[in-house]
Amino acid sequence: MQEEQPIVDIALHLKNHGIRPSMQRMAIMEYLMGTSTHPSVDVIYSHLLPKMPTLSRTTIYNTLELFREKGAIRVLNLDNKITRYDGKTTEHAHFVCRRCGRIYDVEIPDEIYEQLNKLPDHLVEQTDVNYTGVCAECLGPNVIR
Amino acid sequence: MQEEQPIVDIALHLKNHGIRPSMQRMAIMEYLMGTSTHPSVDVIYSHLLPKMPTLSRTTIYNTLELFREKGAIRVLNLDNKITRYDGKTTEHAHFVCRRCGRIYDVEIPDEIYEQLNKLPDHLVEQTDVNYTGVCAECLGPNVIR
DNA sequence: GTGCTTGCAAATCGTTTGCAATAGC
DNA sequence: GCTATTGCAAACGATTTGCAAGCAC
Repeated sequence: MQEEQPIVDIALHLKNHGIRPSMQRMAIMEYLMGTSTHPSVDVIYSHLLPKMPTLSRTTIYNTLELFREKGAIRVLNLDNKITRYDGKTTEHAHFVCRRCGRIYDVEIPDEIYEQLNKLPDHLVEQTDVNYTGVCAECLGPNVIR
Repeated sequence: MQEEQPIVDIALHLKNHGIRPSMQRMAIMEYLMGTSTHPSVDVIYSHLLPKMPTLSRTTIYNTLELFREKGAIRVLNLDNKITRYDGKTTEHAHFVCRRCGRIYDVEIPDEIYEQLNKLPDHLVEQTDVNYTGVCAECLGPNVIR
């Protein structure tokens, strides 16, 4: 279920983004890369606290901001309440299920992104595609769609 | 510059969405429909206060939530700090200029939305496309792009 | 009068900030 | 030792909530 990433790879991954590794930074990045739940600061905190009892939320905020600056993570603006974080930096969209609240990755063909990014006169640096609706699981197996 | 909408049209517009008109509701909707700046609650408040000195932020929050429920406005999740509101409910994208901070409407061809909305097994209810970058005005007239 | 609407004041809560303690070279 | 990192505690600020006053049919 939870992919075990060798610690050394995480350290290398951070270095490749110009980030000096530390226990906290590696733990946070390891969690982000091993999950696809797009966790919030609080979820990250609760998940890591048992193994790092002295961890503070401030460190998580600091670290995530550093990761964002360095382009090592993506920050999700899906509602205006809770910021969520994504360890997957390759281009993909997000689907928010209003029934179960889960956030799913959605792969979109490259050519659609190419079309989207053809904005005359603008310098496009990031393109976010966010869906809202009801996911396959919540629609159930017997629903005719 | 600022389009003057006849009050009667605003009242009708609200009724068409199942919203009972009131002075406050009409003023808020009139402002939202007459601007393309995607204002926040505070901007709406500051704009309307001179004409409605007893207006409260709470009423604006209540009203915008009502509008959202009834599908009369769109709520923008562009950063996780400030919620912005859009009186234009037809399908269009948003461009956030990180230089000037302005948010521009971007028209996207229907066929791209059609392609985007073809998500197998999912019930797609809303599709948000948000760009971040630098806008034409901030790039300047002499920039070779 | 009854139910909807408004708005004041206080509470809430995710996030930020100031600053002191700690760790790593 | 010096700089970067961590983390506690307090501050901040957008939004929500409780509730009483006002309005409309």
